[in-house]
Amino acid sequence: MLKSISSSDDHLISLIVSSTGKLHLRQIHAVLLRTSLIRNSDVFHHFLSRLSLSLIPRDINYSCRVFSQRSNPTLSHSNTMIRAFSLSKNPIEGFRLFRALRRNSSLPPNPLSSSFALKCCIKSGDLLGGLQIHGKIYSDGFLSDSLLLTTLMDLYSACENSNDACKVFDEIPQRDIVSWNVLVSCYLRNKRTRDVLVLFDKMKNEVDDCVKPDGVTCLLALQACANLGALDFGKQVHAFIDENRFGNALNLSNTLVSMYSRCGSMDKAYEVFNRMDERNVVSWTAMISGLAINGFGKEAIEAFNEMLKFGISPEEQTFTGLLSACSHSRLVDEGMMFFDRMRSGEFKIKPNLHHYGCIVDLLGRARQLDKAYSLIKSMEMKPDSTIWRTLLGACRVHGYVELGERVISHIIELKAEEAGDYVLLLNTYSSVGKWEKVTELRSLMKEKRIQTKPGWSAIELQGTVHEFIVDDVSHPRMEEIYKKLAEINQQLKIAGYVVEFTSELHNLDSEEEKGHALTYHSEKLAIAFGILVTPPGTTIRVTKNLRTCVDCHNFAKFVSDVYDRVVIVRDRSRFHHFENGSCSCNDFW
DNA sequence: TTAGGGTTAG
Repeated sequence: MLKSISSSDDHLISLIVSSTGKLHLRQIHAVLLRTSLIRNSDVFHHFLSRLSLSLIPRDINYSCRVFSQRSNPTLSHSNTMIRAFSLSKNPIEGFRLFRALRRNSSLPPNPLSSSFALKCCIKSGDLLGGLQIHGKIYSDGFLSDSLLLTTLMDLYSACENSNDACKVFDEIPQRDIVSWNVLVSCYLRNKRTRDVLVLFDKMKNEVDDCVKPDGVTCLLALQACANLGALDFGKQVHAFIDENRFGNALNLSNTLVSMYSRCGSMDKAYEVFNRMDERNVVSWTAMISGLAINGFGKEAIEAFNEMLKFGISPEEQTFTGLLSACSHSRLVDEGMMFFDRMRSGEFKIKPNLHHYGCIVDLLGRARQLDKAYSLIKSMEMKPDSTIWRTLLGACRVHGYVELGERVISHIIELKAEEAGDYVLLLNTYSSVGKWEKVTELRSLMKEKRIQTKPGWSAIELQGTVHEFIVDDVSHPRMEEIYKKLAEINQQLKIAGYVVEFTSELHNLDSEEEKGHALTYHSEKLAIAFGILVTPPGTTIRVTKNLRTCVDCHNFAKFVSDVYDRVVIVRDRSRFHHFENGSCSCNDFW
């Protein structure tokens, strides 16, 4: 085929554009050199462009060699090279090339160069470089270029500066659906989850077709719903997807599976999963991870085995889901077996921090804390604070004081300590009655001015999310809620519920104060509100930012029995399904 | 000489 290359450039270019794989590109390169067609600017441009788009990142060297052999690169050649760097593992080089281009007055960069250079800054997290480009956009008079401004928005979004991203959005002269989607993705990335939902609604009700949500908008909105646990809103997005026939896209179906399972609705997740015409490794991983966080460990393992039967190879993330399923359901032997299989010749996957985290959690729950500690010590990469924190949690549960002290020193060493870590250590001390240590640590916390992160709980009713914090008085129906809570407390006491003072949470100064705060933890307010406003028998779904404390866990158990309700609480790491006075989880031994 | 470029699943 290559021999048939004639002097017809069109034919040649279409051949280049459709070429795939390194071998194929090398063959083409050889022919281009032999025939001197490489000198043709257009041919060269397309060849370089193909190289940078189709080769894996580390082969940037090939593109570099080809580029450096060109004696008089045009602007479009340089732009292609900047793009190649932006896709590579060395994006800083792309920014350098852009600056070199600026210094060379014969080839002033155009908006496209700035756009690719911004991509480089986004990839390397270089806000300073991005700011320089922003300044030049003003001086170069590129402010009317909507596409360039959209990339600029993405820079601020990636650098956690959503306010400036919004300012740029306001300046875009012609906003299309992509600019709107970048705004949505900015909110999502910067944890402005509620803004995503508000914006989605706004876009849905817009008459202008350029603003109507497309598949990407829906994808982002579904992720926001998953983060918030906003099941009703997620269902609305699902309905919108069906109405607009985006439904068959694999990425949307996969996100729906993930959204439903992360909102605690496995029935709906299965429904979507079973209806899919085509499933890839992402679909199976979403299902396995969903089963894992909902505490269905055995089912997750079954799904994994079924996936293998379909001939689909697991990836890193699949094992993260599978191992976390084992740890949440305390399937210690199975978890260790899968960890070994993952590393063996069968799958040849090198464990990452997430995998180690799952195994540390698994061993921690099985009271094998020394083994967990040695595993962390044996890791080839540096342990992060989350790994240590997992072990610290296990120390708290099993009352391992000395190990707990050692672990927190590692966290402090990483300069990553959070208030919650001190609270865990505090609770470790108090669980074994080391009161003098408790006092000592409390004064240290005061000295260091450590403030605990306020806990919040959210409950969604007909698409509106109601949020509560500890001792919240801001809700318009607060009086009724507190009255209801008092009534619930009374009912539960009759059934045998006792407030637990000694364990969990918050660096409060006196037992008295502690008991008070326990009575009004945010999840209790949310549950009371749920009972107040929903008809009997309705499932109550609460999402919480921290881990549920033992007392609230008990409270929910009693509520599910006394009020005959299914209560589903999603805390920081998993779901608790309360029914008939018991919980599906193994978290509180 | 022109076109090229921005968002996106586990």
